[in-house]
Amino acid sequence: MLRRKSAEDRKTEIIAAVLDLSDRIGPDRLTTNDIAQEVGVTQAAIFRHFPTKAELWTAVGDAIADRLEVAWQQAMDGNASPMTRLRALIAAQLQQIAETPALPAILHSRELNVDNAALRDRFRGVLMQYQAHLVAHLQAMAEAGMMGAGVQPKDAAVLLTSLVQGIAIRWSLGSRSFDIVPEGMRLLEVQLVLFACKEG
Amino acid sequence: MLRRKSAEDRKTEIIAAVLDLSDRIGPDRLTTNDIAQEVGVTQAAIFRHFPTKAELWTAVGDAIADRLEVAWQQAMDGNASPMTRLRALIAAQLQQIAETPALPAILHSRELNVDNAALRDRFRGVLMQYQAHLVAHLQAMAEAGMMGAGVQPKDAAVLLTSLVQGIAIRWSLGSRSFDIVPEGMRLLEVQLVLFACKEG
DNA sequence: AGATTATGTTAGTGATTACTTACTTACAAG
DNA sequence: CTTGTAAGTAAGTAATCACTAACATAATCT
Repeated sequence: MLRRKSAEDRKTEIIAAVLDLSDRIGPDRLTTNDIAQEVGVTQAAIFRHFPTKAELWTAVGDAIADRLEVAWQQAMDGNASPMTRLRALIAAQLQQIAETPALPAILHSRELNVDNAALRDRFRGVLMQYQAHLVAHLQAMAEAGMMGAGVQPKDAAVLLTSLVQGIAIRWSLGSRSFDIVPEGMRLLEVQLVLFACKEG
Repeated sequence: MLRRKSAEDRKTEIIAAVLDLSDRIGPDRLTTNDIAQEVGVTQAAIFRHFPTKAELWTAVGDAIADRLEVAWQQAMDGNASPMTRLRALIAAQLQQIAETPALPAILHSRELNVDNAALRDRFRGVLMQYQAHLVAHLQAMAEAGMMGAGVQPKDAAVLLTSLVQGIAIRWSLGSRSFDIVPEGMRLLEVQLVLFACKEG
């Protein structure tokens, strides 16, 4: 006999399966049957917990967004200076991508970009929030005289988020043949040295 | 009566339709029926020109790769100094994304990256070629004393490709509410000024 | 002008999709 | 122990998918 789980546990299980399968099968090709097989229930059981596939995706998006926000908060809480906080924010983001490799693929999925406006807005808001965190810390660094005159905090933040996204894509396309966190942190140090430059 | 076209013209038309629809519908959910309607023929006519959908995608991938290579070559032919060539290479890439907005999505689609191994390798080679162009020009700039000591040409090239990809994602998620080419070139100048910094 | 060929259509195929309906049973509360 | 409910299943649904076979005609060649 199949052991039954609470709706909350099963929902968490389904969302985890979607994240896992999005990486292996692709977010846009993922079917409810694939999900059911991965979880170990019948396909109809999926719809007991999520009325439509779109709402399942929204729940997945929420889960990702929540996870990211928690990671950022922890990164900022555990560090004192603006610069170490900035480093921790980048490290946290890289770590999240390493733990959820489907993230870049979901970011480019049709589900997010075409079908599900709510999901897209949620992701855009979350990414803008991250950018705002970066800008705030870069601003603090500038006020402490740790930044050169060659770059505005806002532009620096864009360069840093691009750095993370670019590395994530390279990592993904290259079959994850390198360790994303240390490689990302190495390039971050390169960029931070450039930011500190005071030459006109 | 429907006017018939040569197989070559029709193939070009079909490939153009795939590129257009990949942006609106998404590469992984695009159906042969969608393509046929866009072109203005019946669905069966698609299979007169391409035996399978996979081979259609191979043709689309070839067309994209050719287009990119031509754009890069033109960018490098029409400019004298390493720095203006570098600028032209970045501008060309941004221009290609602006003209074919589905490019990032196709580049990360399951169709090209999972189903079609040969094509995936071709794309990876093409992107590595781009990176090699960037490294070569940055190397030339370094030898001309135009680069600071704080960054290696290889790392600088990664930062620049990340810049392009990061802007592309921001442009895509933000519903293309800004002009990608000038915004990208503006940030490129910021990064180039940082590269030139000679302070340790 | 007549024959050939290549580009097209009509009308299907079985497989798969998201989702539904009607029924069943594990489990916790009283 | 009984019972109501929530978590499950079996067996469908219509729609859509890539693809095919048989037939039609526009374009081209001789």
